[in-house]
Amino acid sequence: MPFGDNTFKTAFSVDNIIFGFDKDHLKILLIKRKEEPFAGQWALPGDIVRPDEDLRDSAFRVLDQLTGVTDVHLEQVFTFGKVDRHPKGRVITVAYYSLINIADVDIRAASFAEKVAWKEVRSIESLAFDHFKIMHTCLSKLQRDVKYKPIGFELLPKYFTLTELQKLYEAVLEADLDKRNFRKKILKMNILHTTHELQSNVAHRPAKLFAFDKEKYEEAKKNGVNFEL
Amino acid sequence: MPFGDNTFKTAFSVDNIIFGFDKDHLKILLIKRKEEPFAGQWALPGDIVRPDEDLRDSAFRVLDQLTGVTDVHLEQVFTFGKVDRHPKGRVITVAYYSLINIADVDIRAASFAEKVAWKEVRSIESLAFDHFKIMHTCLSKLQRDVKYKPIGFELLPKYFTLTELQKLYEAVLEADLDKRNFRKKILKMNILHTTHELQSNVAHRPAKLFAFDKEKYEEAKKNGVNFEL
DNA sequence: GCAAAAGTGTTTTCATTACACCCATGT
DNA sequence: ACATGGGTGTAATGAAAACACTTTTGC
Repeated sequence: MPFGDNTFKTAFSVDNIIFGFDKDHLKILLIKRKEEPFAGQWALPGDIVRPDEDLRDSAFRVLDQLTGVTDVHLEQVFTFGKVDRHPKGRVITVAYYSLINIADVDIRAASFAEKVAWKEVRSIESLAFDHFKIMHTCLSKLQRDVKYKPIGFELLPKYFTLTELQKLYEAVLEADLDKRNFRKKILKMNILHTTHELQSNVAHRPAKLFAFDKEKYEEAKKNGVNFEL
Repeated sequence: MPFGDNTFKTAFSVDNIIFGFDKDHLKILLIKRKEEPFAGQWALPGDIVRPDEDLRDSAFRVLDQLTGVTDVHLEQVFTFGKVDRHPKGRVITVAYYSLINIADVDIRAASFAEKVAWKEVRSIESLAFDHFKIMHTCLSKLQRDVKYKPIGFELLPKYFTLTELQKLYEAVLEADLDKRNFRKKILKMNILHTTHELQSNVAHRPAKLFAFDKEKYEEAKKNGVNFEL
């Protein structure tokens, strides 16, 4: 394929929607831009893809620079390529989402931005560029993915109670779930490992602590897993 | 965002998986390349995205040049961005699939290629570049999408029998379906319009002809449609 | 002892599956 | 009359949904 004159006039970036979960709320990591365009506004973390770097690695790099996290689930969602989506030139961007446990990370602004912060997804009303639309596309994909993949693995601490897991699903799906039916289904999947530890220092009956069991999950996957709740 | 020196060293393309259905077989449109690299090999039709052209429009342009078809469903699938996927330089590509009725189009090689042809998906064993992998990614997406969207609309002629529709689903899903259950489910969705026409000149009891009813479908969609079969 | 969340089964409803014979046409 | 695909209903099974009370702890 002979490349014509125009071949290299388009720039190429990645943008990350980094999901976290905190008690009752689904959050994402945003940066406050320090340069024009959109200086001072909140935006998704992203960067130009380097010519010698695999696309997916660019997304990992952005994530790493911002959170120090490297070993997480990263999911490609959609590529946004309207001519006018970036006011300074033609930039096509690939959106990825990742899932991390907020407690595990120590966020840092790096060179990106004035500030970095976790924001509740439901409270976000606008973002720089077309990032609000990108966020929604990623949220929809997360809501679909959650039905086929065990997202709790990534968003919760190692040990958790069934109620915490239920709250996570409720936050992601924006729906109330029945406690008994939820427990029945999640336990029948046979992907949790029951520690025999209990919560302590809680002003109510202490809950059992569970952990995901990756081996059991891989086993279950062979027979087809379904997380519809 | 100040663009650095390397910003524009990456080229950007689209590749189309154009699905068609012919009696019993799911097919895709392939071109035979006339230039290096991979001259003489079969490949997916694609092209470089022009700097002044929306991403989606590039995919439509490729489709139009090859088939003359403009008004079809086009679905973005995945973006492939390995550094070494193209031997002549860095090219990131976005894969789209589209669904067309083979009988409607008159394929033409355009400037693309030496030849263009419909090939049975199941018979394809290799393609140029990473196109074989791209094809599989698109096929998987089609198999998922088919459960939520009425793909028959696009792949079949305007009037069709229920058996033809069933064969289409069987070809896409690579599965045998029960005739009675299939009919029960598809009719209960209430998205078909029963013409009272019958087949003619067939050496068996003539089948009723149906057509998709877009209005009924839009109506049904509000209450949630499910095409799982 | 009271507030707060944990934990636990049964019944009803609905969707999915499995399954076999008669019908209308062309040759 | 025979070959070919068209067309039809019912029973059994399994999954999903609805629903309320007792238990354990901290204060």
